[in-house]
Amino acid sequence: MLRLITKHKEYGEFKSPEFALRSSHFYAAVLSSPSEFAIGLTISRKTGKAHLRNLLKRRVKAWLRLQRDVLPSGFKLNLVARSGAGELTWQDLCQELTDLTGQLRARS
RNA sequence: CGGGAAGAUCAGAUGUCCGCUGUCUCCUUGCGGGACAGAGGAAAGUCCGGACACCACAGGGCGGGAUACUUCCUAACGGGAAGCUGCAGCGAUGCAGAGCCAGCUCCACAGAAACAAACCGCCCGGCGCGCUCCUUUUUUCUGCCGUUGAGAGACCGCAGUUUUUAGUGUCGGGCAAGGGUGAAAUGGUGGUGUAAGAGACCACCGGAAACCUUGGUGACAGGGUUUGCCGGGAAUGCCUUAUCCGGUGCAAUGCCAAAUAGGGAAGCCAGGAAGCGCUGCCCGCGCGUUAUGGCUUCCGGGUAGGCAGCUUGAAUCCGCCCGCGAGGACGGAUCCAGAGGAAUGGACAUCAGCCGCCGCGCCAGCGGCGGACACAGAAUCCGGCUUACGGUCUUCCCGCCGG
RNA sequence: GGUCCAGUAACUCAGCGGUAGAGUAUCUGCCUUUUAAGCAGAGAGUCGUUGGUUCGAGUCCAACCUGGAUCA
Repeated sequence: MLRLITKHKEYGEFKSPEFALRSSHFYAAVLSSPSEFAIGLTISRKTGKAHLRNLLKRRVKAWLRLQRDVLPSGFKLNLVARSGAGELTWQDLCQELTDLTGQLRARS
């Protein structure tokens, strides 16, 4: 099942990840976690101004909602936005996130 | 039509599907259904001012900070309105604003001097050197002509002769007109005057100050009289004068409060030594004080976490009255985000607007295609300022063309 | 969210309103068999940006930009 990480302490676990995934605009630190798919978002000020950061967060959440039935289970990950991620269009964002989950599914 | 100036206003709309936050409500109480509401003009920068909260505080002074034409508005302001003066602009308009007649300080380079000054210069005097020629004037003498007179002589003219002055250097003094320096050098023009000069004096012009007067609440403006009063700049240099200001900020502050580890109290148990009793002594037992340790209970501080503060307010809209205006008074209506790793997104369609490109048309315009549709995301709340930015409308100014 | 600093040469910093400086680094000579050290010299600045005050701003004033620190 899908779960968003909203507690400060839980983000501390990502300081020593099991493995990491990279794409051109994102970085994901991954831990294994049985029978759930937990995701946290980290979007720093370098990504863009406040309205761009909010837009990116909402779009990632919307994408997760659309894909909730086909997400792989057994992972806990922190998705970090890199510079330039705020300027992505909706179509490019979907493509990149789908590629990332493809990498994740190959690991499991 | 083109180029400007000032102000006001909007920040796409509608529908369908999936999804988020809050409040209310319904029942089959479960991560249920329904209704309603859900970012901005700047939410930004955090540059000012308040509300509110806690801390400090007799009163006053010094120190520190802020502000600075006038009158007003306001809870308050460094904000705003209406004016005044100066500057810029052909103009609509815009920008600036206490005081260098309290004192101190600074003004590079250049220049004599940024002060009460003198380099060149103009003038006077002393001393030294020099003194060619011409002209003019005055004086002395001589000659000639003329006039007058009896004469001596006097007068006029011409010629000659002699002396002095006019040059330069230096010293002392006077002057501030001219030259030159600079961003800036002591009001301007003409005259009188003087050795040369100078508002030293005079006329006119330009300012300034004092007094009187008219208008204005006032800044100030107009008029008149008098005074030669007329020497820069910098207070966004120190400063002076006037007014205002205690500090910290919702991560303020208050309440509830887990686990773990500390603190305090009580009880029980263990436990070493002093004392008392049984008993005069020893052992033993009991009572009992007190280090220490353990357990239980209670209290207090307090962390994670939760709740309050948290959105009804100098509020918004409408009407009417007062005021040139900023704004104020009254009446009515409305409740309009309250999140807390932080809520507004995604997909599709239609219409409107804007922008870009292409095609047609003499122009106005018409058609098609495309567009993360400008800047940008509330975090205690208000009043401003500043900065970013897409349109629309109104009023005004200038230029050109046509009637 | 609040508060407070800083910005000058490639780097670290000075700078009394009057011609922008020091050390390190770089480059070029000299020295040395060569390098290092040493000696001599050179180049390199929109003083974060834009306005204002001033005759004249790195400096004074205002607005903005970019970094950083701090408060649980």
